[in-house]
Amino acid sequence: MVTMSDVAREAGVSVMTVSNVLNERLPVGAPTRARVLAAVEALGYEVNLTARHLRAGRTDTVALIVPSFHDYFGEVADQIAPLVEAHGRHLVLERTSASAQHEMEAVSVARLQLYDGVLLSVAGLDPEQLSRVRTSKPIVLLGERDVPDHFDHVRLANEEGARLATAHMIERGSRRILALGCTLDRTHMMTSDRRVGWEVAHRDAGLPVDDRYVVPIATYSSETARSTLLDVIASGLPFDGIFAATDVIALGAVAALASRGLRVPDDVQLAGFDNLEVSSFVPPGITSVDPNHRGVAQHAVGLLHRRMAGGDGPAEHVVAPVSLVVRGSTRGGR
Amino acid sequence: MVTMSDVAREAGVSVMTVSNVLNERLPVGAPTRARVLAAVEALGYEVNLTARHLRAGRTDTVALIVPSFHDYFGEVADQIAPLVEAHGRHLVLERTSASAQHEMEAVSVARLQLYDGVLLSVAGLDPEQLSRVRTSKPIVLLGERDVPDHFDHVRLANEEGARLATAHMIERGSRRILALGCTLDRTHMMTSDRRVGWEVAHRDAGLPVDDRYVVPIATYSSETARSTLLDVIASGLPFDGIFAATDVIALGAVAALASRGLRVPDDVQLAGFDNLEVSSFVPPGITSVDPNHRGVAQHAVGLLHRRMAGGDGPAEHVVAPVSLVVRGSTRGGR
DNA sequence: GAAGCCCGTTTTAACGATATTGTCTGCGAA
DNA sequence: TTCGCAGACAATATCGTTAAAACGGGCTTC
Repeated sequence: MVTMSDVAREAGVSVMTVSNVLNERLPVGAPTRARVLAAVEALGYEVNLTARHLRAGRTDTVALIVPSFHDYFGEVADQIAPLVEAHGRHLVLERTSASAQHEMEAVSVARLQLYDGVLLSVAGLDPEQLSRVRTSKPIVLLGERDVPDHFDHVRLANEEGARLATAHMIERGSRRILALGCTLDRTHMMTSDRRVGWEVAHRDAGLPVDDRYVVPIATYSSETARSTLLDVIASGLPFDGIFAATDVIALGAVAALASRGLRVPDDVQLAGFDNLEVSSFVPPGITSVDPNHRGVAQHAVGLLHRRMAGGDGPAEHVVAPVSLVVRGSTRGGR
Repeated sequence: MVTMSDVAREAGVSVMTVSNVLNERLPVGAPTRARVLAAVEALGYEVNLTARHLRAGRTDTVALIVPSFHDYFGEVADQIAPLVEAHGRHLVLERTSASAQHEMEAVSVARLQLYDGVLLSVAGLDPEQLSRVRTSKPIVLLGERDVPDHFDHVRLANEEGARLATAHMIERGSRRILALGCTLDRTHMMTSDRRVGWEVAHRDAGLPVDDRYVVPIATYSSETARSTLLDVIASGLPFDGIFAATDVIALGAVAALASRGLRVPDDVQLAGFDNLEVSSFVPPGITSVDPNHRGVAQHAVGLLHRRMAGGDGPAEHVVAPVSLVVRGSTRGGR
């Protein structure tokens, strides 16, 4: 490996002069500078980022830590990357498999040292565990779980989104709307917040709230959603609308409905959450709550950037606004 | 920051003893060992990975460098992660936006130092550029572009997959099959290899090959595919089957067909490539070539692991076999 | 009883960069 | 002539760790 001192020897100068030429810290005389650059070129020298990091304490790298790489998180990551790069830093992704243990390791003191800042998409850790994190580097949390107050946090307007979607279907005639993939518990998590929105929409419309219509699912996959919905259909519970907690779930619902000959939106209206790219292409187009990836990304990176620049104000808790994208799966959509 | 020498002082031993306790290199006496561990606990010491890396020349980290984080690459990444972790290493993802420049930077000497090995999904670099890469660390290439012989490389059986899909539709009655998203040129890239498979299937069946049925698209998005197919329909070119170069394209095709009232598979059979998860849920289920993510991941990680372990045999060029998953979008599927 | 050896531990020397301080030269002002 | 000062470069210490060699005391071995 070619080191700075190789270059220095080749150019007949000291290592610091090489460093000064390359980093433009202290001024270097033109002839010396030229010799150094020539030597760099001749030897093909490139800086050792690890050594720089050890000495300078800066990596120019930000980590985005997500439960998995696909679907929602992949899309968010693609939004975040250019924003981080706009600040002259690199973005790397790490994966936790949504396990609390992996998330804890990812924000351990040891791993945090590798980055100037971290965006952590919380899936497994509860507030109590999070409060035990020794936060030696700027961390901004993403996601729909509750987090301790002292963390910067960006989350979606889950309740409002679910309310919008449900109210829309009520307005378009649905009276028995399943909350597929939602949960009844009161922990502030994505699935319960969205259920609350579903509930609020019912109350607002003066409709009764029937807990039998809240249908949790075991895992958040399309396949589980499909089979769960088939069970509901088989049970004979009458319904004419489905609010799916995520578009992945909505997709499973689409498959289940189609296989039972139920027409969307004529027999059953359907709305999802996440506005995945596929949702606009699956006939008849799935009405979905747009989570505003760009906005989330901008808020998150903005907060992180402020911290990395040394900002030390109180932690901010951003609730990113969402909007409803109406498509053919609800009546009146195209 | 708590360092090893802080721990050493606390425990009344030298730093090397601390290191030996923590890394279990040289044996340490039980009482000393206990004192060290107590000190580690008391001070909350965690190793500085950067310093370790600088000294030991090992990061225990593998990078997967992809054009973008979503869809195909996100799914592959999720397959690769556990395999890398099984070898006791971490996986991180980086993104290149499919730009040749970013790909080149990602495998620069400087950046390669940060990892023990790299999996590079080639999208922007041509063989000539790749041959200029100074390969200071093990690199395994992924993807459908041609690459220089001296690189380990894992690619899909693109031609065979396209042939399978097309032959299947021919067998089930289609006679005029669009090759949507394929290209006519002869560079060995994904889009041309898949077109060749489409062509071979026609020849095998004794059907004429009509270049008008090869329909390239400007960008590989569902939206572009949708509008391109609408143009084809408007042009009046008669067709009764579509081989879509990717499932993302197939998805756009589904939307276009639906919006024109064309029924799948009755009026038009449709087959895609990639077997994305969504493809099994979009009614009536999209027949697709399964790219065998698991197999690709296993081959790639296997090759990389061998190199990282010091293996120095000749470069291997693996063509991972693919298979056809028949669904409702072709006749006879369910 | 000298030589060798084992064990547990310390000492020394890197790894490759950067921050800080120091040295030398040349030039202008007093 | 002397002093001061700035500019250009060099020397040295340092970041936190690990590899390798040195050490020293007790024990075996002949």
